[in-house]
Amino acid sequence: MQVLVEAPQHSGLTGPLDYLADQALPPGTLVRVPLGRRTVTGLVWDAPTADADAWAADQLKPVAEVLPDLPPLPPTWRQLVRFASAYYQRSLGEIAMMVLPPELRQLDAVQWGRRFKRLTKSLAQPPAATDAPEVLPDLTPEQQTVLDALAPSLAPGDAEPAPTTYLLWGSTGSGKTEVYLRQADRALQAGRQVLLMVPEINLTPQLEARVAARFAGRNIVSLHSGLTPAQRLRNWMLAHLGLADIVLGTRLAVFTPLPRLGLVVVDEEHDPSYKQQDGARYSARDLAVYRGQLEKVPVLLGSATPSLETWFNALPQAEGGAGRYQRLTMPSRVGQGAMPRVRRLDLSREPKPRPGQEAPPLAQALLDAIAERVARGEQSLVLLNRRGYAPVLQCSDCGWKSECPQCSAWRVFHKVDRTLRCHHCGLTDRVPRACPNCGNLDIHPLGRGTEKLEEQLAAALPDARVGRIDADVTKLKGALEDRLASVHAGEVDILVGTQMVAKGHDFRRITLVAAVNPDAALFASDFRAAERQFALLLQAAGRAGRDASVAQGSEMWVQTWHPDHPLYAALARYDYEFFAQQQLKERQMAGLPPYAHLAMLRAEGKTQEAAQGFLVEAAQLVEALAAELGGILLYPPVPTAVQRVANIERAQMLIEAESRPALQRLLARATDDWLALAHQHRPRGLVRWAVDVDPLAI
DNA sequence: AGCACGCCGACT
DNA sequence: GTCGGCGTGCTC
Repeated sequence: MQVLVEAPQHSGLTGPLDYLADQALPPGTLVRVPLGRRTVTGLVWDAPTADADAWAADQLKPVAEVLPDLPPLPPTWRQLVRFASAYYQRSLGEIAMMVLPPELRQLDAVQWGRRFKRLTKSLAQPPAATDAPEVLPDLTPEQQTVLDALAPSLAPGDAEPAPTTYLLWGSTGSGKTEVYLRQADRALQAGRQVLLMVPEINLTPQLEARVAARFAGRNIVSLHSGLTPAQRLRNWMLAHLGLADIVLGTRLAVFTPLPRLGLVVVDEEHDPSYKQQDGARYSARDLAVYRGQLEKVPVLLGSATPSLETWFNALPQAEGGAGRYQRLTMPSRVGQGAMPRVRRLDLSREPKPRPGQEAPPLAQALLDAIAERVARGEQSLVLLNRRGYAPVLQCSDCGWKSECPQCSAWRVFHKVDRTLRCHHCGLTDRVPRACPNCGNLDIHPLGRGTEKLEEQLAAALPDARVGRIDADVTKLKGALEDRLASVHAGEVDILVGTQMVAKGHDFRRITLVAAVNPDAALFASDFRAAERQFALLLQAAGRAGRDASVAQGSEMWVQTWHPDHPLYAALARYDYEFFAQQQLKERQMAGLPPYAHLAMLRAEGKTQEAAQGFLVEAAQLVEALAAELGGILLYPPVPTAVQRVANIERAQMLIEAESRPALQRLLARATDDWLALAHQHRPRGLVRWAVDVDPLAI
C-alpha cells in the first residue's frame, strides 16, 4: 500500500512509500508507519502506478496503526495536493503533511482517540443563536448589480452552471465585504460551506467579528498560524467534518478539507502575503482558483488594485486580455464618501537645507496641513516604509558604517533600546559609544526611519500627540490591537507607520494621509515594485475620509521628486485601469508576467562561487531540453539583491518561458537531475537549493 | 528532516 | 578510558 510521509525533496524520498496492510485502506486515510527507527504519521495514497519502482516484498514493513474515526481526506483534497506538488516542484509527502494541522501529525492512535472523543463532545453544541438578527445594510445599486451577476453561480439545480472565477474590482470603501457576506449567505442557505481568505493574521479578528455578527448561529472558525496547535486542530476538524460553515483564514487555509464547499473568497487578492516565501512556495490565490475549478465552485477574487495577472485574466479578449475570469466592478465609495484629493508635493521646489543643517521631516506645506488637522481635532496618517531610527550609522571621521558582520546589509539604528539590528539575520548589539574602527565619538545616523520621523514630528508639532505603528511596536501579542484602539479613541493626532497600517484598518477620523518617501519604488529593479507601490498608496489613501462627514476635505499627500511620474498621475486620478494598461504594455514589451512565465532557481552556499557553480551546471543540464521545448530562456546566474544573509551566500537563476506548459515540462524533467547535481555539489559548499515557480520578485 | 553510524579532540 | 563534535548515508 502506498503511503505519503513527510520528507523534504532533498531526502530523495519523492514519491509514496510501500507498506503492508492486512486490509486495503481507502486513500486519504491517516496512518502511523515505521520509517527508519521512528514511527511517523503518513497518508494512504492511491494504488501504485505501473511504473512505480517496486520495493522488494520481503523488505516491506506493515502499517503500525490507523488513526481511528478520522474520515479519509477526500479525493478533491488529494487532487489539490497532487497539483500543488507537481506545479511547485515539491514532493507529494511534503505538501500533504505540511497542510495538515501540526498537532495531528504528532499524535499516535491512542492519543488521537482521546483527542477525538474530547473534540466531538465540544463539537456537539451548536453556537448559541442570538435573539436579534443583525439588520442588513441597504445595498448600493453597484452591490446589487454585482450580486445579481453572481446569483446564477450558486443556483442549485439541473443545469450545473460552469464554475467561474470572478474578479470583484471595487474601490476601497465600495463595500466589497458586504458582497462577500451576501454571497456567503447564499452559499450557506444552499447548505454549503464557505472559505474566506484574507492576506494577514492581523486582519482576521476584525473580519471574524463582522462575520460572526452577520451569521450568528452559524459555526465560524478561523485558521491561521497564530492559533495554538490545539485550536488549529479543532478548527480544522470542524471544517473537515463538515461542521464549520465558514472558514476564515490566511493562505494555509486554502488546503482545508471542506466536504460541502460552495464558495471561495480571496480578499485583497493582489496581496503578496498569499505567496508562501519559504519551503513550498505556493500561491494560495492561484491554488484557490484551481480549487474552485476542481470542486466546481465559484471563486471570488476581490481587490481595489488587482494583481496584473488577475487583471489580465479578467480582461476580455477583445481588450487584449485572457478573458478567463468574469470582471465585476464597483467604482463608487459607499455613503457619498469621496476618495481624498491627491496632492503631489514637488520636493525639487523645496528650499535646500543649509549645509550642516538637517532637512525638515516633512515639507513645510505638508507640516502646515497636518498642524491644521491637529488644530481641528482630526487625525493624520504619515507613511514611511522603513522601521527603526536610521537605516545606517556612520562615523564622521573615518567613514565607518554599521555593516552587518554576517550579511551584505547595513544594520539599522534603533534608538528606543539603543541597538544596532540587522533586519535580515536579526543580529543585535548595543550601539557602540565610539566608532569601532577609529574610536571617534562622533558617529551619526544617516537617513530616517519611522522612529526618527515620530521624534521629528513630535518636535515640530509640540501640541500634537504622535503615535507609531510598525513591526517593532506590535511585536507583542495584543500590542497592535492596543495601538489601534488608542487611535480609534482619539488619543493620537498623528500616526506614523509602515505599510502595515495601510492595510484594511478602518480609521474613522483620519482626514490626511501622507507618503513621505515613496519614490524608491519608481526605479526599483524589481518589476513588480510599481504595481505594489500603486496598490499600497491607493490602499493608504483609502484610510482617509472613511467617514462621509469628513471625506470632503480629506487629502492624500505624496512627497516626491517626480511629481509627473505616470504612477502618481494615475494615482491622482484614482485611475487603476489606466495604470494597469500602462504596466501591461511594459510587461509585454519586456517579456514579463502575465505575458511570460517565470521560475527562479535559487541556491545558497558557503561561498558565492559554490552557489553560482551549482546554478551554472544546473543550467547546462537543461539547456538541450529548453531548446527542444522552445521559447525558454535561461538567464545567467547572479547574486541575489542581498547577496549574503547570516554568512550564507545566495545566488539565483531566472528561467523565462513563453508558455506555462513548456515551463512546467522543463521543471518536471529537470528536478531529478538537479537533485542529483545538488548531491554532487554538497561537498563543494552548496547548502540549499530550491525552485520558486511564479516568483514575486526577481 | 530525523536519526543513525563513525571516526577524532578535551574531560570526569 | 568516555562524552561529543558534526560529516555521510538511509528511511518502504
